[in-house]
Amino acid sequence: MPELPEVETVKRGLRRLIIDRKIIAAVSDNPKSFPNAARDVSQFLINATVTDVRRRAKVLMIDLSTKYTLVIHLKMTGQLVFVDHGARFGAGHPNDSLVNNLPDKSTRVTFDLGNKSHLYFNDQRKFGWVRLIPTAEVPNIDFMKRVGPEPLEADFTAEQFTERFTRRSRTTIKAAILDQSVIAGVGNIYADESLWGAKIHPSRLVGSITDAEFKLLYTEVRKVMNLSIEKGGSTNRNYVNAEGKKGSYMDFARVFRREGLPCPRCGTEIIKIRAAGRGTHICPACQLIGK
DNA sequence: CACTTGACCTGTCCGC
DNA sequence: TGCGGACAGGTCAAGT
Repeated sequence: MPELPEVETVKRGLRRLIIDRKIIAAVSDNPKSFPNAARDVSQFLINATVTDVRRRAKVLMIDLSTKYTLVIHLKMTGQLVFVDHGARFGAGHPNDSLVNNLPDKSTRVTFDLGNKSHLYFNDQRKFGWVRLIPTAEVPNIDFMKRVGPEPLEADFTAEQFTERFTRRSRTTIKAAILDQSVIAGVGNIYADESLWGAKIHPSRLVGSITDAEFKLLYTEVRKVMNLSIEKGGSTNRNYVNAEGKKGSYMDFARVFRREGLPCPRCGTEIIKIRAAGRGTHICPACQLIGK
């Protein structure tokens, strides 16, 4: 599921919904989804208050008054949905079926926030996880030590963007842009969308990309992900925000999952290929391999 | 080190 | 309808 815009959308929702709330209880049916010592949970999670919600790359952090943090990765199908059962949505409301039926069989962790409200960590494929660790140790986990810069930060320049790719010069641009140690937060949807925007074929070697093309790609990555945040992210399959609502970026997508439809720029039929081991969508006329 | 491939899971869709 | 295989928004640990 979630790439940077989706995780950012969940973060913004949780900030509104759970800051200052107290965690009364936490239960999980799957140790891989919530691999924490029972002792840590009872000492540092139960009765803790949420002080902040942050994001780094595709990782969410829920900071607690105990100086511990819930670090969460949604991977492909994770959801974090807050439900106030004291104000259930009536039949016909857009959130009726999504939210009123939680928990369901994909619910891996349930946090009880009191007053009949719960935060559900749902994850159909069980790739995601929630870990409780001291806040001060969050920057020391392997993922945080390796992850590259945030592409949407105001002070992140095209020159810095271009420079980050030199470490992956012998691989393809699609593999490199998906590599979280190069740039944080870009996944399969926004890789395809931004490469189309910059007219770069995903299978081209990084070493063949010119500075002008990198500059264009930098602009497209930021443009596409900022637009997606504005639209509440992409719901390709499972993704919903903290209120259980879908994002609408897919209505604005130009190539992703649009094989057989005309390229919005030149009208050529969009095709689906395999690049970096991932399904990849391109305009074969705009994005030339031999360039 | 840089790079590629398979593994981790469940569910859905598509062709026979 | 049923069944097998491919595939799905992401990382990792292995292998070369």
